[in-house]
Amino acid sequence: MPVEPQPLGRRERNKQAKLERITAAASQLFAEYGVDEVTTQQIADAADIGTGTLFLYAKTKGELLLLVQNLHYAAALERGRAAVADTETALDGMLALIAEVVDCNRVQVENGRTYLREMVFGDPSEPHHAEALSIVAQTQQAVAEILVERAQVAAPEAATLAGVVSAIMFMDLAASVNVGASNQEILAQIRTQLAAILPR
Amino acid sequence: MPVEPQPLGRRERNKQAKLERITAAASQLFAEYGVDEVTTQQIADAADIGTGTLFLYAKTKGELLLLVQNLHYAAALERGRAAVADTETALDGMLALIAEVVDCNRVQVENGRTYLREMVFGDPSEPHHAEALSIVAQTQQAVAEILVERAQVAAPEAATLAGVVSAIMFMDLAASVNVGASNQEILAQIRTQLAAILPR
DNA sequence: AATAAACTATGACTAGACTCAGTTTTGATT
DNA sequence: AATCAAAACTGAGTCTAGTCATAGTTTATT
Repeated sequence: MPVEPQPLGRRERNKQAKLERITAAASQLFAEYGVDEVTTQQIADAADIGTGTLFLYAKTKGELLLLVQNLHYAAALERGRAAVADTETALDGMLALIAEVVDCNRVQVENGRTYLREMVFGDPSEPHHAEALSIVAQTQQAVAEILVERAQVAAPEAATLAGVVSAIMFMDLAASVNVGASNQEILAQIRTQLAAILPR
Repeated sequence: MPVEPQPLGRRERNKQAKLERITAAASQLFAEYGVDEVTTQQIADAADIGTGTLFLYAKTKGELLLLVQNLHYAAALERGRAAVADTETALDGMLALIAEVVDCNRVQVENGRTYLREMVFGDPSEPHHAEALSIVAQTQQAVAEILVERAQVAAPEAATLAGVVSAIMFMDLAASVNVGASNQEILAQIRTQLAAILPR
């Protein structure tokens, strides 16, 4: 029984390579033209695979967007966590974290909104969707920690408030009235709302 | 210049009648089978109009759902406003109001979620969508009044908090984890979140 | 009443997401 | 190396929301 020096067979390596080609193709096309202006056929062509094959790797076009955006979102969360350290208050800490998420979400506004839509209304049993929910949970966890450490909030209430913060962020990013707003303006809205709910 | 006893010409009356047939057909079919299981063709057939005609009265299938659900939502808001009078505290008042909205939204869970989705992500320049946003604004207004009158919150902060309450309600109703929950359970979640943000 | 202008209705058609029956590739077994 | 079962791939085909060129109807004008 030889221990495999290369534990992945040709089959597994091929699959991995294909997923990477798909991710690269979708990422580039979505960024350049916007989700709605790109067809799944174009993505399949760019990734050099058959039409049907695409859907073996992502069950829907929405899942494809989740796949692509999750990578950016996870990186933004990491940056956000680091940025918290440079702040003093609970409010400033949360805003430092949130600013990274907002910037990430709004690199391309319509893609960001579609990402949020898929997150809430997509099929949570799909893998890329589950991954997205996990990143959201981590974001809420980070918010809760700030509340516990800097605003003397008890852990259970902090978790509840973190959910509220999440809802606020979602609505401000998703609302169509805000499509034309600047990231600055959206952050200001969020700040006002957070200031109103923070225990005094 | 005779004052018209019947200010509507034949054309206007025909349009009105058609809109009513469409509303009735869509309402019945959506309620019985759920939005996703009904095709626009079926609605057109049931309303006895051509395929293309349907889209003169509602630009998308989503608009059609907004048209139908707005009627129910407006009625629920009215009942909710009345129910507030039977309560004492700000929290109970808001919950009495919200309970009606939750019940209305969850008569058919998937239709309710799709309604919320269209509200946030649909085209706000469409008439039925604008109507929906107006009802949301009225709901927030009612919440703000409760906060001003029963929790001694200043008007501007009350408006901000009403927006937060709206976001909380939206997320709890839309979240896929809550699809299987009872209305009771969802109301309990909302209560916990409201209690956490209410000024103490 | 005749003509014109404006509005309304229609269904064959298009576009694009997604499916599925059949084919090819892979790796295990003899 | 020949055989086979399982896994992965494929693109022609399906389904349905939404469009658009054409046709029909109503109202205003002469």
